[in-house]
Amino acid sequence: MPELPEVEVVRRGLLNHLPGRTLTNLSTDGKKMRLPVPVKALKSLTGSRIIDIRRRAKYLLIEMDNGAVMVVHLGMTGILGLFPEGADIDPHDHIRWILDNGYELRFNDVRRFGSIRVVEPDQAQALEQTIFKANGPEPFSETFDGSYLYKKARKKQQPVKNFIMDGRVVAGVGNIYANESLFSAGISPVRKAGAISEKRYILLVEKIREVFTTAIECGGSTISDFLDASGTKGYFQIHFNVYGRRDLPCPICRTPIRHVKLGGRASFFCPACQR
DNA sequence: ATGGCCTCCTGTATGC
DNA sequence: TGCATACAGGAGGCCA
Repeated sequence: MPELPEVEVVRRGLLNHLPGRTLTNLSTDGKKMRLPVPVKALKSLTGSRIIDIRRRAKYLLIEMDNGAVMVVHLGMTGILGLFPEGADIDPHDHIRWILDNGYELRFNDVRRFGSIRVVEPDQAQALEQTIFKANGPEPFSETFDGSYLYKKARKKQQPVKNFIMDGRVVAGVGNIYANESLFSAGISPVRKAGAISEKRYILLVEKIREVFTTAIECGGSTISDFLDASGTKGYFQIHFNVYGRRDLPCPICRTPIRHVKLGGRASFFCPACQR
């Protein structure tokens, strides 16, 4: 489900409620997720207080007052949501943190492609060298610019869409926003990454940032099940120009939107506007 | 080294 | 209605 904008929307929602809260109890359902759920380490955090929530790529970093960090990935269908303590439990609520204010934080994930890790205090300063060692720059950082992308793309034969969805190249660009930003930049997703000019990569960087910014303002995109921390749907999907619009007219030139598979992922583009 | 394919899992939509 | 198949916001492992 979530790409960078959705994860950022969840982060901002949680920021309104979690910092200052103490974890008073923990409950897990024993289901295996993408990584084994570190129940013991999670339990050891009860009694600790949440001080901040950050984001790196599509990961949420929940920072505790003892220096530990919970690193959460929502996978395809993960939801971090706040509920009144004792609210009805969904079969896919895998982890519940009871808070000191009558609420609980729940990690719900139908497909269980999500994950959670606990980084102990002595390792918390080294995340960039450990968990995020292979991750590319944040799309809003200064190191991510047209010249960076252009240099990184030299000799690359793969389609540019696969290239920008590679987390080692840039963090946070998933299938929806790869499609949408390539449309906005007028670049065909099937073009080889190594065959695109620096000038066009400069434009693409602008468009990725623009699309992300608007999507965050819209509360993310809800295709079927994305909800923010308070259970609210996003509405960026009404602004989709190409994603999921196979055979529908291009919003610019009315040419039917083409649909192809790239790297096993649904890809949509206007054959007239995108070259 | 590069790039493409498969897998993890469940729910839903589509087709025969 | 029933069943089989395809597909879905991710990402890491494997293989040629």
